[in-house]
Amino acid sequence: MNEKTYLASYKKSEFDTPIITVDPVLFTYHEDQLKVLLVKRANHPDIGLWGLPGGFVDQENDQSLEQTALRKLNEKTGVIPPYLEQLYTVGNATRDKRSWAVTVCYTALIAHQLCEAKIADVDDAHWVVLDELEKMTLAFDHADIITKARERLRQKALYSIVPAYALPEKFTLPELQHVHEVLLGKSIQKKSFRRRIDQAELLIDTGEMYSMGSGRPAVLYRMKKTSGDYTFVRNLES
Amino acid sequence: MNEKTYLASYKKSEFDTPIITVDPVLFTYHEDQLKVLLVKRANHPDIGLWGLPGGFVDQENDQSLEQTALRKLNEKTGVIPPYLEQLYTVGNATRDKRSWAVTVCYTALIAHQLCEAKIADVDDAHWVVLDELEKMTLAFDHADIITKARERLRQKALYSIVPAYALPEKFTLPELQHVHEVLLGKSIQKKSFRRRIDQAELLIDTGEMYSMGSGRPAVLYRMKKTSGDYTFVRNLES
DNA sequence: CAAATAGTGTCTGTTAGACACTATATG
DNA sequence: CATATAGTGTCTAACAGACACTATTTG
Repeated sequence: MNEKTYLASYKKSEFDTPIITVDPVLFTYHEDQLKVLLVKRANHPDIGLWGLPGGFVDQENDQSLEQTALRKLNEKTGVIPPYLEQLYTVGNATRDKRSWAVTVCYTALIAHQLCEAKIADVDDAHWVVLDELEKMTLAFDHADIITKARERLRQKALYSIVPAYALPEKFTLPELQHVHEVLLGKSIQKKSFRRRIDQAELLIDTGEMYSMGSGRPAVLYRMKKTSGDYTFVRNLES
Repeated sequence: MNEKTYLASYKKSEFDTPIITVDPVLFTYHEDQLKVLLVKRANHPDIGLWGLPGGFVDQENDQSLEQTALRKLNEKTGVIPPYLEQLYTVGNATRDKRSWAVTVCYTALIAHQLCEAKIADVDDAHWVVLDELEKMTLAFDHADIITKARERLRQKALYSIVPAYALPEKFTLPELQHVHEVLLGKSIQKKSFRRRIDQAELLIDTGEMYSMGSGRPAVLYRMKKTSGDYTFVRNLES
């Protein structure tokens, strides 16, 4: 049999394959805290529990797994996040009551203001402060996935400025430092933090200033296009 | 409807889901070169082409994706590699002619001697030197996957001693340094390389020596249990 | 002025790079 | 002895930590 004949006669439904989903973990930074987007499950299984805003691949419309992740996030937030990276994939016989199940997980970051309106509007999606997750029971193994996403983001805070994507387009260095500090769970030397960002020329001075209300106003910066990919050769103390 | 009723009535076959495979990239180090394990495809599509030793999840017998990866590697090499780590997952509408397809990829490392016998025995599996891949046409997108695996391993050579898993249980520091040099495509300062491994106390002196035939013999070391997880805070020059 | 927040100067400590040196094997 | 390979001593350079200092805002 040649390949053409094989493909014409191939019936996918004859093969039993695990169910596959995509689960993005969307973080943001708001009110001095890291928050994660959760949605209330409207269907079985684990109906009524809160979980990640994931779902099945739409083979008609999604060209890739990334597009599935972006589509699901867009459905809930109305926007496309500026940062999306694959986290890891978990698949085993027990994580879903229905079947052997695989989920491809992503980490995404977005400014809180960009999706504030839409999320405040609906009551089946909301932001949860990371530290409050311990008290909640989440659907499936979503608590584990969020833990892994947070841990990966914490690592990135040591050698990159990826956490900046959880801030608005224009942000100050004290704000960015605070996001990193929340992720690391410890304070960072201001001088060390600024020096490495300066030297690598990762940010653009917008010329604008932002004041917290009292005290000296801070300069507003914007990221360069490639700054999210930059990695420092030396980590901050962990 | 309650969850019990839902699960009883759930028919997976009613939902169209992408096909899912697991593709491990097994590297080894032999004759001063990095090699990757390829197998000749016995089935459509891409029959006759060389590709990764992957396959479908066996829902009856595989408890997790890792087990699928290890099972496939064991079928080809007769052994279980000491290092296995998830690489990334690629899924899109075009990579497989049959259907929307997802593959979960792994990077694995093993000492060449451990699977030498079995692989030399069969003619549908063999080790290919990494630099020779450019000239070959591989099945599916396996060339891309190998490139990503190599790139990830190159990064790890900068901040860990994970490449040591491509060597036998007992190895010398000059050998390990050479594996790193091949991965990085450049030479490393001997002093820098040894100093950081010494200070982190990652290796155990076996008391044995190994001679290249001429010149001073080198001390044979073995890894500590946790040394694969250790990461240096500062990278080697890249 | 004080208080608060932003931002800098500068010293120290750690660690990688460079490279010359010593050590130990073979023939 | 020469040659080859293993392993060390030590100086320099880069960069993070520490922390005191200055700068700029509000009230």
